[in-house]
Amino acid sequence: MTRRYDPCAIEEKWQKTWESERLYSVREDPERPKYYVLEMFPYPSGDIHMGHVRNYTIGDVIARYKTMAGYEVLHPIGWDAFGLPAENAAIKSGTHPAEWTYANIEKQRASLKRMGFSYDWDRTVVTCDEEYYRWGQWIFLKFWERGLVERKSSAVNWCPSCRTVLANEQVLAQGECWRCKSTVEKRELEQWYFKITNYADELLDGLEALPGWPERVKAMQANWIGRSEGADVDFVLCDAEGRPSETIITVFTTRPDTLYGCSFFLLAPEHPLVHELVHGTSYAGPVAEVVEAAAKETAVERMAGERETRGAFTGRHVVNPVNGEKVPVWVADYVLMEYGTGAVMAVPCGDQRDFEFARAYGLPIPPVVIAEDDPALETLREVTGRVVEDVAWDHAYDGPGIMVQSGPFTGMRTGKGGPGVDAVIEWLEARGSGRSAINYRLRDWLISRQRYWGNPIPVVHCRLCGLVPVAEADLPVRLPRAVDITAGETLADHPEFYEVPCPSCGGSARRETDTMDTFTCSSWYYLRYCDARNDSAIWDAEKTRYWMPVDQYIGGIEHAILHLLYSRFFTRVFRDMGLVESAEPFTDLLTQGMVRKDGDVMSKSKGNVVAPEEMIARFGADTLRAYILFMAPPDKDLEWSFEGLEGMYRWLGRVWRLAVDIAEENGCASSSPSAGDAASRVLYRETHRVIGKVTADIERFGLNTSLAAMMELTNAAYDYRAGTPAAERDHALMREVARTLTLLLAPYAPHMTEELWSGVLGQEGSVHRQSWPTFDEDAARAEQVEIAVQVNGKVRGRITVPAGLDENAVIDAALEAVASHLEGREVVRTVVVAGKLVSVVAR
RNA sequence: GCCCGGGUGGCGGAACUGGCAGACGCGCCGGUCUCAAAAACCGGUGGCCGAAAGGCCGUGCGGGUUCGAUUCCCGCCCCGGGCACCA
Repeated sequence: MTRRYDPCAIEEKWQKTWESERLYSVREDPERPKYYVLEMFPYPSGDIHMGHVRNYTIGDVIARYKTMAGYEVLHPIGWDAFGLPAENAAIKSGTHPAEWTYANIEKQRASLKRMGFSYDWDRTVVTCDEEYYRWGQWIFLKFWERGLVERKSSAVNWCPSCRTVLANEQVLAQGECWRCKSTVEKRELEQWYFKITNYADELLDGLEALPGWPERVKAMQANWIGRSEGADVDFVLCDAEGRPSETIITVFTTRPDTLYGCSFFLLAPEHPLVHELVHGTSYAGPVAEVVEAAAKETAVERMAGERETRGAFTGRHVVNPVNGEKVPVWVADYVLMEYGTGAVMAVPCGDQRDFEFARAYGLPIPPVVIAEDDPALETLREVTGRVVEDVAWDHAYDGPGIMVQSGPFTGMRTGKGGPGVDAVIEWLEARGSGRSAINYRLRDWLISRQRYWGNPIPVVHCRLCGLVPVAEADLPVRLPRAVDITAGETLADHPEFYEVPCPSCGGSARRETDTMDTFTCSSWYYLRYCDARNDSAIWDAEKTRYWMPVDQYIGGIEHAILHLLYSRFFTRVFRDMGLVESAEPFTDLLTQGMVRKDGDVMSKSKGNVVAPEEMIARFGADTLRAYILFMAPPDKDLEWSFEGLEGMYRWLGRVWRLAVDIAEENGCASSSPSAGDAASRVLYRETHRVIGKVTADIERFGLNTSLAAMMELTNAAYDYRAGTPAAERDHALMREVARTLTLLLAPYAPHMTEELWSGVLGQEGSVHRQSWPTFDEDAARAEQVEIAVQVNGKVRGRITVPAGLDENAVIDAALEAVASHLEGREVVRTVVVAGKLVSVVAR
């Protein structure tokens, strides 16, 4: 037993012991409550970095704590192993993506073990393993059966650098590819989709059932789904002579109550009717200019803020269903084909964009909703027909107000979601020219990728039978190894892969050569952990019933709308299939902050990376673990500090020496007159106060403050030892302090505490199999309390009184303590906060 | 423009539902031990005034509620993030 804390001498020894004893293997135990703690699994691009260390340490502390607190804890790990980085790395180094991927997995596995994480390694999943991805294909087939798979042609995001399409969620705000940051292009392509929009409502409403998720993540998801409620309104198109035709153009609007203010009508430049409307007319030229200019514009330019809107008249009109008025149809480049119907009713008095367009092209701006304090209201209040064609305003008004010039609705109170909205919808519905409707910003999830290193889509294209899914019995469609991606090959270059007989008619057919988005692999891995080695089913529903949902999920905020939304979608589909019970996969979510250095996120390109392995080599995994938890609350960014790491090493050394000293002194015969003296009572109380504080702090993720509390206990023990001669110390108490501190610290510094437990303190079994210390509230209660005394809001004195002293006695003592401040004044009032302070109001 | 965070000593950060602002750590200063250093241990450390006792100021800014506000309310400023011609 050395007096010096030497992590190198103990950490790897215990890691081997834990592994050979399978200390962290778990099984369903219906007798005990379960707890499922999960950290987002890593992508195997190189070795683990500080972000992983932080993520996994947080999870490991929770897992170990919950185990000690009596739960059966599922704490698994795996790898998100398909994807582009492997291909890019393979091209660069001339290897195969599989080789690169598996080599990195081994490297990371060793590093995770070196950190001492308590994973159940028997449940590991690797998404590029055939035994895993075959179930991903199975999911595809099940989604197909449920009508959740669609192949359609549409304008999609194309990354020229990654040479593949991307989902909307994978395009950043600036129109950049989420992986390589190249500018994304729009292309019209036929692709595979998962119909996540079928679940748009559920996914939005379900957020309310997630109180354990950060507001910010829920807000981002709600924003992304973007539900808006309103109405679809049918406008009848007039022919070139101005007579109503058979063609109806429907628009979506959130403000049907402003229909009377519609003075023109807009089509997106990409709208399929545009060409037909102007073909062969004098309007064709100017309209074509607008259409072509819009087509040339990139997403970046489109989003670049201040731009001039362009538009052109088509020469045609539509009929406004509420008043039969004919309004001109224009093409305008601020109308998006992707949202709503690609056609918009323009109400310039109520919409700023329409307002600006009207001013630019000299179109009328009749007012239909007026604020109650607007003087114009007086003259228009009773007018049902239109007498004012233009407003004197300098901007549109979209606030609440009174409807004017609005036929039978004139005089009605209205606004967004106001009574006027419902009244107009009702009116439209009664006449069959409109109906209430909901629109979403969320698009279906584009899942096909024109890349090799992914899960093959299990479908065959047959000229006769069309799209034919591969039979379940024929799964998996194996990803062939012999594809030379360094030569730019994909599956489409390998006839031996794609030339297959049609599963339906047996004729010659072509296998789909696209692979699935990696996010399809990560959308269900947490379910597979529940039954990772099952080779006859995706999982046994009994097992997911026991473990699911994940009680605590921990990972980066960058997945707020990608992985976290997709997983919620998958889980809801599985629920509908009867494969799981809960509709939500993750009960509580913690989004951990980033690890920074010199103000920037650690990254290779910034050159400010601190490698975990180097820190482990110098200070040990326990120091690194405790340090990274101590420096900031888990959800906040953390600024790396080498001095801070050294400080943590010093404290662990202090705890170590304390335990060693106590163990050595234990043999000394205690003269024991001290038992029960003031100093021991203080230390005993402090021990219990800290047990309570650490427990409460872990429960609310205050991992930094829980360590601070343990430091306070350490300091108290040193104070006691400094103030009490060895012969007079209460050795039983000292031993209790050492034992308690070891148990409390076990989740944070698992190796050191294991060594202290059995090696130094001579206890039986693994410290990680012990029960969490019980907090005795009575034991923590102080005998004497210090009370602050305020006079008119300022602290003017302090008194120390026995806890629980009668209130009047406390006031007397308090008044005496601040007597000098009360001279010549009259005490008007006293407020007592039990055990904390007395506030005296004097005049 | 809309929606989320955040602003506290030299630094990282504490302060539970309105109750002693600055726990804990880093850094810095001083001391003990030592030939010396390191390590370790002990003490100090928000600012200003003061020899001290003590006083005044202090949680981005300005108001308000309250015996009492880092915490609640109103109005701003700054920083970070998300969304954005979404009809």
